[in-house]
Amino acid sequence: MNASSKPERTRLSAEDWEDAALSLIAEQGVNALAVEALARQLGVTKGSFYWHFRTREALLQAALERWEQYGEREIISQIEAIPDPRVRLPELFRRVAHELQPHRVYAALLKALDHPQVVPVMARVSQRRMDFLNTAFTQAGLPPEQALNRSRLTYAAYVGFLQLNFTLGLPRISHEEFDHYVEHMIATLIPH
Amino acid sequence: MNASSKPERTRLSAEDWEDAALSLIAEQGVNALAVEALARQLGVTKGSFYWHFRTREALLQAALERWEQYGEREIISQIEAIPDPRVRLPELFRRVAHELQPHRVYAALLKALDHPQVVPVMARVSQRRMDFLNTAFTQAGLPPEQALNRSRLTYAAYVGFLQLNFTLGLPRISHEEFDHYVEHMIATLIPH
DNA sequence: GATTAACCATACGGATGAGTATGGAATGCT
DNA sequence: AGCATTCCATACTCATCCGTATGGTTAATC
Repeated sequence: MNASSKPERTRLSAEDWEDAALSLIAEQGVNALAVEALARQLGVTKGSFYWHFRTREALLQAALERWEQYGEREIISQIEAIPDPRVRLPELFRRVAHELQPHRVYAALLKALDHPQVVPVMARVSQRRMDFLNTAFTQAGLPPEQALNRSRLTYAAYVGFLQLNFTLGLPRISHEEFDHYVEHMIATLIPH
Repeated sequence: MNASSKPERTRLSAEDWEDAALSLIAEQGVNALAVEALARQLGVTKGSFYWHFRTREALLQAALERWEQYGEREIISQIEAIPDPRVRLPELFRRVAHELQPHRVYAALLKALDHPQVVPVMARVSQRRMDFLNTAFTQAGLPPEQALNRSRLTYAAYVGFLQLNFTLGLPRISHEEFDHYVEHMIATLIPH
């Protein structure tokens, strides 16, 4: 087990630093993003970092933009193909529920909403996802205002569950219970 | 406009420091809780602080416990008196929705869930509130498992909305729209 | 009104982490 | 091979913030 997950002794690029930053953010939050700590984790020193980036702020910015772009071509683009919204929505719920790994960064950024650099990124990402929900609910037959409120409610439930169960570890729930919870969400939030 | 909200030049007590700490947490988060900054805001120096508290950690602990105890005798104890759960639940929703001021600390602590001192407090508070919801949903006629899941869903929606609208400022919503959203929540989440 | 205890100011030490300066090692190009 | 460019190490400076030491000031008490 080496210091990093990539034990190759090759030289580093800016993208390597961005990826390392994102994984560190996912594990320990934005506050823990220190250049010396990152350097140790990558097996180098600060001298390397300040060649690739002008400042710590620049790294965070680059990492956030990288994450935002990567998030674009994720679940949504695959799910968008399903024509029937009453099939698409439950499928979305179940997929999201069982792929909690990519949501670790989102959960970490949720705890860094006091940081000025994080806010606009999270605002864009969240808005896009809520727009996606909104069109789905509208296509499912909900009138415009109800669809808007339902998408807000749904996304709030997602965000809240992330915070409660993911970060706080509450409620202590089993896999089976979790599946039942997801089905309960589907039954409650999706019109039938 | 003085440095603090209390321009009296009287001497300080430990409780004054705890209150100041809580208001600073509400405004700038737990990370911003620095003793020198607090001292400046109170118009004194560190010398005062370290007479009342052994360490910064101790202040945070005391402030958190103070907040937790204060939260006990809040909305819940007043709402608990309403016997009919189908009246109690909507009333709870509306009350909580229009008293967002006391929730600022909760929203700030939600962003500090990586802090070891914050986690147990938030776990206790959140668990108590979910228990309250659970008994209400049970009394409203939901079978045990559904009531449990519904209370989880409801509380997650609350937490998520706090993060999205309160901290992130998304969606940009008017008072009227907000009222409609609350009514939509009531109609969707409370059995009828 | 003098003494004691409660409260606060000033001045330090030490740790941490961002950013700079500069020289050295590795790699690509010719 | 020789050279320039890219990448990294070492050794600093500087600012911030926690905590300590110590002496001074205010308020209570007899």
